[in-house]
Amino acid sequence: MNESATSENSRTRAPRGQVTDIYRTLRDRICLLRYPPGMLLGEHELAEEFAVSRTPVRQALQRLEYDGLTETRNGVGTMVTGVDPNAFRDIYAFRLRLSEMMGEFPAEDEAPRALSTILLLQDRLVALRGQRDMEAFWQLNHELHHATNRLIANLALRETHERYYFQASRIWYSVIEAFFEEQITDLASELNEIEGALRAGDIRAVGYIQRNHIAFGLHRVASAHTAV
Amino acid sequence: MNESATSENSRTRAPRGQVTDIYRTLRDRICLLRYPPGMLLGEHELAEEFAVSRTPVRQALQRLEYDGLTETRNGVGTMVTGVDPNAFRDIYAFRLRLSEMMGEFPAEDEAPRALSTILLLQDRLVALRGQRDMEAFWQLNHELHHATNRLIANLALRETHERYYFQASRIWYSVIEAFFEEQITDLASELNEIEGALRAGDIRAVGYIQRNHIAFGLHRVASAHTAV
DNA sequence: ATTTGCCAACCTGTATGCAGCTATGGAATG
DNA sequence: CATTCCATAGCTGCATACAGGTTGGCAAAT
Repeated sequence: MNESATSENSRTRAPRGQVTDIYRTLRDRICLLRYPPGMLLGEHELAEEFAVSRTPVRQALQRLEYDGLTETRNGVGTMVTGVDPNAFRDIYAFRLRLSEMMGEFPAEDEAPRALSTILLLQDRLVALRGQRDMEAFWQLNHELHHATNRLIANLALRETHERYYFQASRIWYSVIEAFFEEQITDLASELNEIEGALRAGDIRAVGYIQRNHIAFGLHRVASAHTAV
Repeated sequence: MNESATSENSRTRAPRGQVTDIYRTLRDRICLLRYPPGMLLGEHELAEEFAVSRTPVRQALQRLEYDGLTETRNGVGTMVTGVDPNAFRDIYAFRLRLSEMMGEFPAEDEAPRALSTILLLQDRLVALRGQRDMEAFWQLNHELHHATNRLIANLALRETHERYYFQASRIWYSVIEAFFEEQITDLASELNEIEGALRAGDIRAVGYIQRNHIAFGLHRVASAHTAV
């Protein structure tokens, strides 16, 4: 399982290679909670792992800090940021709006491609049932995000959509374990609904479907927090 | 005129000092078109100017590239990105939506502060009439942006609002010269309208006012492009 | 005169040494 | 035994040397 070989870039401008690979790898680890909030990352340690010097690692860490995923303090190290409940609420509220906005900038010609991806994901989700494989589930979500992201014709919205997907995902995954079956079922519904919308060529509907399922997830997280 | 001494940071997390100063300075120069699109920036040259080594300069340039304001190519240098008409249209369309969204997350307690800022800006705008001082005009817009930005209670929206303000501004300023008086008049109206909205405590109105004036600017730019 | 190939100057990407800062543990003192 | 101080190890921030890549110009051959 080569984790750095994630799918191709959805953004217009492709950043540099090596640093970007490290960046994506670390970002994914953070979002997967393999690097939990509060964990301290050492530049030397990472440099050793990736078989490079500290310089490219530092660049990747600086991007992560710019994304708000980490925080670097002089003399201490780079630590994964915690999940501030306020920021969490803000991000979710914002993502709801972004999804609603999606239909206003539909990339019609991407619909067939997205549809074929959805069909693939449906199969993979079926194969995933009962396995409780968090990372595979996450990877599936990740690809769903990419597929829907490509349906947005507006570059600015697309970038923002992506940016806050990653900010939200790691919060979201902290409560997956408690609701794994529900999440699977929910994702299956989402895929089915999106499939229908794509067959009808209704990209605006895709946005609303996504919005609703984000809201479902939000509700789930909220109830989990009040329960704890 | 110390240009690096721009107002305090509106974001929640304050990045490091030295690099951020360089970053802001360069960003402002790009947005002011003092560094026009296509201009090639050398790391060594900038390092000499800021009296630091290449390392912090590189960090700042990488942030700029991440913002989409520059593009660095190996063996060549860092060049200011051009204003792709498509990206321009996307950014503007997106900003309209963001401004409309502003009223949904009002920071009520910031209203008095914003009002006093607006009153200050009104005075300064009056003093600016007939001077045709682009940079002063830009600085004024910049502070207006900060004031309205603080009225947004949602951190994610606030960050995005800021991000695309800078992306849009440099495009916008390329056509100011042809419409300077109109822009002054327009800005005066905007300030007056915002003043009224703030006195009424209607932050949602502030968002719509901003949206409308963005649309005016967009129309102006569009007509300028068709004219040329 | 035109074209082609090469070389040298310059730029970014990377590695590494050094300085400054922080936290932790132990020793000394009350 | 508790507390305070300090030394030390380890980390990041910065500077710099070196490697790899690109471009433009000059020279040579056609």
